[in-house]
Amino acid sequence: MTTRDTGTEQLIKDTAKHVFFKEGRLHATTQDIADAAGVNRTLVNYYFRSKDALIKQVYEEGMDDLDNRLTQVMYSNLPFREKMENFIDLFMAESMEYPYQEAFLITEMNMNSNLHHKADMTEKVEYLSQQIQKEMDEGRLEKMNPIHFAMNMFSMMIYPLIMKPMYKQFYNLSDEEFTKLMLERKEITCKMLFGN
Amino acid sequence: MTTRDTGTEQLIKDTAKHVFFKEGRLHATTQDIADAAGVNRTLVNYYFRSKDALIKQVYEEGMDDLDNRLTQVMYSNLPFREKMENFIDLFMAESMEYPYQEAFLITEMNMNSNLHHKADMTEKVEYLSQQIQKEMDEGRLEKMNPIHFAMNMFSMMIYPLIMKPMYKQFYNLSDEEFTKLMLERKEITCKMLFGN
DNA sequence: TTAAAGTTTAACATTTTTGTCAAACAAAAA
DNA sequence: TTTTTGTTTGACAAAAATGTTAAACTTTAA
Repeated sequence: MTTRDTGTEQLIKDTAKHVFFKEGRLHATTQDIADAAGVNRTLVNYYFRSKDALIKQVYEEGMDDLDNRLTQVMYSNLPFREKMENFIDLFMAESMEYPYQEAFLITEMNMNSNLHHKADMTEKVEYLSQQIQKEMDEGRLEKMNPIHFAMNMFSMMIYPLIMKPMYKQFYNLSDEEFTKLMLERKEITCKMLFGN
Repeated sequence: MTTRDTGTEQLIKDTAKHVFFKEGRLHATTQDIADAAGVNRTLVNYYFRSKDALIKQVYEEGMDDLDNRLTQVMYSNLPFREKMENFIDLFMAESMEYPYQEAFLITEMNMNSNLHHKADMTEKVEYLSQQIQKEMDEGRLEKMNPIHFAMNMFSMMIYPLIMKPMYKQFYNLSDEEFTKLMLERKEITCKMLFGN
């Protein structure tokens, strides 16, 4: 069957990502998604067969996207610090668009540890660790297990975005004020990681 | 009706927290919770009337707990750094027990922004900001918007715990290795915050 | 020991969510 | 234009999740 491509399949998938990754409504129904997309719910089944299948696709593409972002930066030929600055720029831009992407992936792993196949990032992750280790060996970074450097970086970039509703409430912030703070964090994160 | 206190009500609530806060199964059903507690599902309705009511209680107690942890530390009479060291100890211990507590709260806020009453932490949060500001004014901390200091601290403590399934997969870690890393993070977090 | 009152259970009812199918519709090809 | 084929829709069916009730059970106190 040769498809006619009305864009509906993509629209549904994009809307699902919007609902899950951007709005953080992690237990949205297919009806919620169809409504948000402005299409008949049946189309979810027509294009994806089942809700699980849609979720699975969203999950895998979320994982692939994560993988790609890592790859894209890891293998560039820049000095480590610039490389990380680029990475933080790129990653924070995407995370501001889709703050709940990683949270969605984790929730899925926690709910359906069976359904999803494990991503093998060993090689990539090891390469990153080696680069971090080298910086430490050569005295440009505080010595510690390289995994902590990575954890620190991801934590400082993503967590405040996930916690947005709480920070807004506790600190009485408008959306604009919050966004401004997040933009400041690119530099702050970098400074923290490299000790200025 | 004078209650006989078989401990069942508490058991259900505790189990709900276990499932939501510890296992991160954010869309568990009442049946899931009843099974985990080893009780008949009907008891959820007997003691809590509805699933929503149970969720609401879990949410409010989660918020209260967060509030208490903040209070407990904010108003002690220690030098700022020691105060923060205590806080990190306390907070990380609880977060290792219940890594998804804040994620649950946020997801609830995103799903039912109406259902839950807003917590007013303004006073507490302002007091914390003032203390941070003072440290900056007196040159013991890098100058920045105090909210960033708080964000950095919470991020570095909590986010790696939430991402445990991913870190375990990417870095091929056992539970024991992961726990060891998390314990190391108490000191690392502190060092990062205070620039050693 | 028996009556009263709270607790637990199983069967049933309702609601919500998901899935299926045939008919209506729209676009491309014959 | 008509036919073909893929798309969309609404009605219906099935499954999953939640809620209700009456009866069984347990504990306490009369």
